[in-house]
Amino acid sequence: MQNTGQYGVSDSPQFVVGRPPPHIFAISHDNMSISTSSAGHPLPGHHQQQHHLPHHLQAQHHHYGPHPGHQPHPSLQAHQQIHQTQSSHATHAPHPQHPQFPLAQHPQAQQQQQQQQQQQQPAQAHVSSTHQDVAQHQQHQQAQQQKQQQAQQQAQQIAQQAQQAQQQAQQAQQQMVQQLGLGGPDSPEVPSPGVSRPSPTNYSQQQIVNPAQDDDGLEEEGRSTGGNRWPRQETLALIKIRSDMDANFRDSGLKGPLWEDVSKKLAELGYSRSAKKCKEKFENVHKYYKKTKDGRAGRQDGKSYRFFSQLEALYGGQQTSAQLESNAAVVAAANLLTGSAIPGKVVNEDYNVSTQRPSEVSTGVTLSESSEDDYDEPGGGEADNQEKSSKKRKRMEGGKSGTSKLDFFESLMKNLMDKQESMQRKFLEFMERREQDRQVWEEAWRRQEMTRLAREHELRAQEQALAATRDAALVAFLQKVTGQTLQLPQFPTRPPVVAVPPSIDSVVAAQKHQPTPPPTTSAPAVPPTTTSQQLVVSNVDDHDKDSPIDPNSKRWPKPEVLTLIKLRSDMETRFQEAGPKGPLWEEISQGMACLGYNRNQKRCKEKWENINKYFRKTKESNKKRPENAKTCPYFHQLEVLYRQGVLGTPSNKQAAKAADSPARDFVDHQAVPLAHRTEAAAGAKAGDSEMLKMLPAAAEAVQNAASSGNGTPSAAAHFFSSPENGSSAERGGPKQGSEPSL
DNA sequence: CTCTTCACTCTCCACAGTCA
DNA sequence: TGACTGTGGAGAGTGAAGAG
Repeated sequence: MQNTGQYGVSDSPQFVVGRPPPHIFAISHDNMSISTSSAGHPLPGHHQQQHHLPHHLQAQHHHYGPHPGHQPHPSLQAHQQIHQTQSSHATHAPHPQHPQFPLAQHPQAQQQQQQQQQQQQPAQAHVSSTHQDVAQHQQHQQAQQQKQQQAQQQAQQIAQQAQQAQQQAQQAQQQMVQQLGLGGPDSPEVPSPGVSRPSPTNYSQQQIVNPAQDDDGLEEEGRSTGGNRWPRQETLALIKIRSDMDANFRDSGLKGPLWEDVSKKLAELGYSRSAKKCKEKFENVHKYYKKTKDGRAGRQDGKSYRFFSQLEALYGGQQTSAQLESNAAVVAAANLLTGSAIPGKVVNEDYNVSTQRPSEVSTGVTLSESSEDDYDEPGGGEADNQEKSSKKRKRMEGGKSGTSKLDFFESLMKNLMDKQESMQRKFLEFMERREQDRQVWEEAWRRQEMTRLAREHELRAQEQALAATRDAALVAFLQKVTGQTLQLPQFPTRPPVVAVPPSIDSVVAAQKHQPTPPPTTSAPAVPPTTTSQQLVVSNVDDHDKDSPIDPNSKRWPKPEVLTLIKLRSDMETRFQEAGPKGPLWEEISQGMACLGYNRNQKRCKEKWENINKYFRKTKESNKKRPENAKTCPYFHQLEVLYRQGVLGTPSNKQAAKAADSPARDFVDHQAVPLAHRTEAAAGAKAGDSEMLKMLPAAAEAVQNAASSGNGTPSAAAHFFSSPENGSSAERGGPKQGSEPSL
């Protein structure tokens, strides 16, 4: 194809002016043929030049076509037949997997086309010719240019093909609308206009930005070679979208569909990323944010992380004015990306299509003669360009046979421009409306969010009150049973002890039986290992350090797991007895609740099974666990318990065997409490060891109190003093059998 | 060289299904 | 009913590689 005197109209959704998009409908003056050019086109010239580009730039060109995985919108499929005809004479072969670029055609345009086809029957065959045919035909026409009749035919053909070009331009615009999310909810995988949207700041960057276009393709192939990087704008858009949906993410258990939404919204902004990628990217960004915030990254303050303010706004809770400002910047960026710039504003030519005015499109059209050279310029070489230019000039001169043709053509183009202009205007109006809708929606969301925050605050206050009551009750209980007066350490603010406030029942029960819970201040401080109160507080500190504020976290904090292990192992004998286990787990659940952990019996059971399962699995696979392993901190505890024979169910025996430790005769684990637990603690991390030290003591204190018969039938006391409880506890005394020594 | 990002693995949780 | 297994999602940790 000779790209001469192009009156190019982009058929790609990108309508970028500064540099013509790869798909240009080139209408040459001399041969009156219409063709599409593409940077990725396998024409020698293009190919050569393309090879001068860095590989990622070349990759980008390939993406100007439809996305490989794209399925045309249903509404478009109906028109594919017509387009097939168009694409058949396009010089640029579409993507191999998409021989038919799914462009919609307006019914009116179809009608016009049909009429023209009826009138221009002779030209019809020419229209359906292949590119080579076209080239040959062009030569033939050049040879016989003086023949008036053929010239007439050619003119008519031009008219027809210009019409087609116009239709295609319209289709492109429709497609663009779709790509920006206006095409209906069921347009899933938007054809990637180069996966990522060009940076609004500079179109020339568009040439180099988007290394990520092959994302979907590469994704399944494993690690890419670095071409999947997220441009800043894209990351900002992701953060913005994710932030907007934060409430949903917090409320929803399953995140998958939400990430699908994020992906779709990103696609509306022109970025094509899978849900998985969005999730992964956000997780990574979040991780890095946390890292920088904790000062683990190189920079001391962590504040210089470029997305810090956005993430701080999301996670920090409080937005400083600067953060608001930057958020506004994000919003502005997103607005720009959605093409919602102020209508009528002449947007920088470097910017993308959505804000581009028709005149600019026409600029692109009229300037396309030179712009293609510009487009090829990156590695094109001067010689090539000069040669081309001279060829173009020659052809132009040869084509000057009739100014009437030019006039005719110009009028055609004028028509085209007018239509484009009106369409563009409509499009801008549509975008404007959409932006207004969005703003209204955002405002509503903001209000909703404020309400939610207020409600949360209220709940927190309630929770704190409850916790305080419970603490007081516990303290009073412990004071009563130990006969000592406890001095609780003062904590400036009460951290969220557990994900959910303790069950009202337990608190009420505690209150009922502990009518006088005044915290005394005169008594000597009790050693830190003697109260469950401190145990819980300690847990909180530990947990808090690990996971800052996550009231919805489903994860079991380390101390909670250890508590469960303690409670469950205490009841081992009862679990060995025949009978339903439900009540036992219920008791464990109650015991957990007493210590501030709100887990129902099902969760307790499940967790117990899981940790044992994983413990056995690890043991069986003979994996070496580092002593200071950060994960599975309960391993040491479990191992010790198995070694001591405290845990002895059939499966546990397997585990004990796997643990390669001789099973000892089972004695109530209270008989070996402190020594073994200290042993366990020795193997555990420092934090755990403290925890382990505190745990049995606290539990024992409660148990002792319960068994002392001091009339303390709180939930905790009830649990621990249960006559069937095989885990009777007495301080310092060995146990015989599993009978409680009440 | 440091910072940042990507992508992978590991661990944990929760649910469903099967079997005794 | 309880024990066990399989599976998928979520989140954390981490090494490698890109970017500056």
